[in-house]
Amino acid sequence: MAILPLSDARPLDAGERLHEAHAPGSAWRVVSGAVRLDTLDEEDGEPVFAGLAVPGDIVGAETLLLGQCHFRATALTPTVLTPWPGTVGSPSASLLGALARTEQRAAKVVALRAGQAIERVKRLIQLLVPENGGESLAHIVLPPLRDMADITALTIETVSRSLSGLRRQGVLESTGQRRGRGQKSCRCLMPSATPMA
Amino acid sequence: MAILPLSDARPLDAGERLHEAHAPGSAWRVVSGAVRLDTLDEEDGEPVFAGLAVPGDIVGAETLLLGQCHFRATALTPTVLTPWPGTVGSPSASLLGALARTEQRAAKVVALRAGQAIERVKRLIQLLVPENGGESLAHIVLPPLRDMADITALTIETVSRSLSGLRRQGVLESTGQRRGRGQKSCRCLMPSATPMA
DNA sequence: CGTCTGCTTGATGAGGCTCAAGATCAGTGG
DNA sequence: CCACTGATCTTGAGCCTCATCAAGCAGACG
Repeated sequence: MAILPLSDARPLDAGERLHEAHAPGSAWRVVSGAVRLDTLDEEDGEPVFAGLAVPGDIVGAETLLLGQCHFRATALTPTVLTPWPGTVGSPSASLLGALARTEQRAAKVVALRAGQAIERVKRLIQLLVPENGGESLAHIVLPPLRDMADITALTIETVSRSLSGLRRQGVLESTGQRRGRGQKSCRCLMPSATPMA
Repeated sequence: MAILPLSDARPLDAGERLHEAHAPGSAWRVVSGAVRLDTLDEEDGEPVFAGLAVPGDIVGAETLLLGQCHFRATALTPTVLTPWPGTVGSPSASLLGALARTEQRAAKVVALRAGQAIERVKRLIQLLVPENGGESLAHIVLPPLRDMADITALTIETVSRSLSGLRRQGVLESTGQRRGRGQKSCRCLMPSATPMA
């Protein structure tokens, strides 16, 4: 897992748009943070949650084929990207790896939409916790409730109640709990869902 | 869209297993029918619905990289497969196409798990309707309720009630309705969700 | 014919959606 | 500095959809 020099790194603020749907763009690999993908509803043009990219995942691979993005990509938390594909390794292996990764990520996202509300939210957070060598005391920045609701197919209210429940269970600790604008950071006492084996 | 000679075609009965998870296998392209993918739960080993492949989609691409399948693959309806990658076209373009397709399919599957029950079931059926040149009077074979329930994250009972509802609405007509074993075929008066643009 | 599997339908209750009100915080303009 | 606005989050009350449990039916199969 060679980390490329970060000279080309592109940082993104939480909520910042990487590219619009059906617009030109290029392909990136997520270095840190998380990105949500949306399709635009054919009828009303409303964005519909379509996928998630966490560190190691590729965003906008289809631009290499068509020169156009299928999805709208938005940073969920402060995020860092790097151009893709990198210059190392054979193109085929890199592509196959991206394909396999995409399938696995999609499976996790699908799983985020089944089961009880509190479990879904818990799994989502685990997906967002960076792996830090088995250490379970991770400090993470949570996405806005609106995004967590879209991802889990719950309502904002239910997500909020679930987070309260997780805090009550002790698997989540708020640090600098902020309503209003600003990031909601917290201390997470759950293991990472190990985004990539 | 060149149709390869079907000499290598592999037919699968409904319910037949293409390969197990974490077992050796090879990559296929779906020619007709539909395939469900499952991961095995880490704790109890129960299969968990993870993805769907419809005509044009690739199943088992990760075997080319790792020689091992991530997912269990089971035919939902009578299905025909052909080895992948074919001999035509450049490997990279073929791979990129598969990657883009996989992302789009995953987005549709994610969407199958949000909204009202009857709408979810309707969308699933539209995904399974082969495109036949805009003709809306398609004749299809429905998967078992158990599978439709797993895919939509509903229960068998709710799926059954939703199908009744769709029949009552007139968008679905049972032809040769069979309980017991055997396929449940029906006439579908809905447009295809055009699995591939 | 009995059994098994898969589908249908009904009754009931719980979990989550909806609507509503209030709290907290960033930014803005006076 | 402070009211004001707008955005995000929290919490409560009530209702509705869907999960659950249960019973029964239809066809396949031995």
